[in-house]
Amino acid sequence: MPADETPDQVPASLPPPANRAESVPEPAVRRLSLYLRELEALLAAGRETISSKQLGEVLGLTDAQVRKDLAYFGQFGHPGIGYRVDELIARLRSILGTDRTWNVLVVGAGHLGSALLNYRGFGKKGFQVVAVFDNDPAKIGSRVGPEPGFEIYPLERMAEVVAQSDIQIGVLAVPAAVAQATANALVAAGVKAILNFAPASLNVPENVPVATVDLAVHLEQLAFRVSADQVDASK
Amino acid sequence: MPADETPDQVPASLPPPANRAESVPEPAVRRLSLYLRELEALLAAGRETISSKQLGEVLGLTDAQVRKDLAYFGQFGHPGIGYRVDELIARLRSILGTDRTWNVLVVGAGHLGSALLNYRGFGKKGFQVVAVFDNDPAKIGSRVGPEPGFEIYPLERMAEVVAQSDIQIGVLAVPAAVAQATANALVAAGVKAILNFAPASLNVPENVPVATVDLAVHLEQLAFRVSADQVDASK
DNA sequence: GCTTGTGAAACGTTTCACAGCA
DNA sequence: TGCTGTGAAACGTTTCACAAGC
Repeated sequence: MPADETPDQVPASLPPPANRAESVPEPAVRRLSLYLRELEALLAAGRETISSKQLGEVLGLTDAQVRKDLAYFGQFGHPGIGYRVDELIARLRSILGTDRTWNVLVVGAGHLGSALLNYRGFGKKGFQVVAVFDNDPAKIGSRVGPEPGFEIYPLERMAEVVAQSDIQIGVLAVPAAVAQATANALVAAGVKAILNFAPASLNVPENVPVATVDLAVHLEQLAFRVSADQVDASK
Repeated sequence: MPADETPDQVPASLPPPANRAESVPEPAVRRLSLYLRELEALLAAGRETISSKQLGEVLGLTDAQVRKDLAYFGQFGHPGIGYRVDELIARLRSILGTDRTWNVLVVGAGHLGSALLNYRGFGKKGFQVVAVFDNDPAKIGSRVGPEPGFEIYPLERMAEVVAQSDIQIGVLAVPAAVAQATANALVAAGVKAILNFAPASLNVPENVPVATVDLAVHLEQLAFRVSADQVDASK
């Protein structure tokens, strides 16, 4: 950013700097969420400012990386001071899009689906589960989750409920064998993004982002690293 | 890897090619798990061979990337044919270290911990939950998980059980507020790696690998991408 | 003093393109 | 022909190092 007559103070409204995803490295976007999580913990602890060095330290990153990541989206820091915790939280939420509430549905009212419903903590992050679906006739109509619970709907009602409740994100908590078919149903129903807990890769239109969380994959990565360590230790 | 008088059939013992983690890109190791998952699905479907192009396609990768990733660990392919599915599965399991069983403990017998215990599917992947811990006195001694269930132990017994049952991996399913303290207890008990479901970064010795799965982080990434898409669409 | 923001250099990863082989 | 394995080129990300500001 050369001679661009940079304004001295932070402008009142958000995006004079590019808020565009364009040309921002994907790893940087992933770290934004980690910064936000850490900053929220700092805010709760009463911390008012933090430097890129300190923020990087708790996350195992360099100070330069923290600054670069944030600089992709604007100038949020104060030289000599660091970053104001509350200000940076607001900026990150705005960038990530979690300064508003996202309505979420869960498909699959099994063990994992129920656990997700019982997890408080999404709410604070801007995500609200508003409906639950399952294809098991024995479950339809019964209730799951914290009192008063959610009524379990059949998959057939998905499109209707998505439109009515303005649902943007679908959480897939179904067996791998039906994951693709269920993903198709989510897309057809108008869901804009999918968080997939089934151990399967999904084929969806490219404008529908998918995040797959496969517990076995994570365990395998740990196994690999422990095995490698043991080889290293024996040298 | 030039004139290395490559044997035609799989050698009886494992590592003529380097099994070392050294100099293998981390992203490549992550993809190994995805290849394995896909290959296991292919095997179940009766598929006998697959080319790097076909394997890449289902995962959204190029053929060259698939070949390069695998070539870091040896020459597993057959020119003109592709890769034999059963053979490559065996190789990947050996590389990842999941050709043996890993004993796993779960800390936190809440909603998520219980859901994990009820999840069949780890077993096939080489991971076996063998013990459950919680610090809630009301839960100690009761049983959770599929019949006959696991007796819930107090955290104090962790070191003893880890040694006795040869546990290598600990799964952290506790609230963020006690995640660090619980991680410390896991490390002190001799656990070699941690799968962390608490939304918090953990500070552990660097020889203890940690994989953190934070659902809110994944949802935020989806929110970001959906927001970016909407900006794109309006141009 | 300390800290940010940022070009440029260093490093790492992916893709290309082709020799070699079935 | 079809496919792997692999150097080399292209591309992307991180780190360095420093001018500018508090």
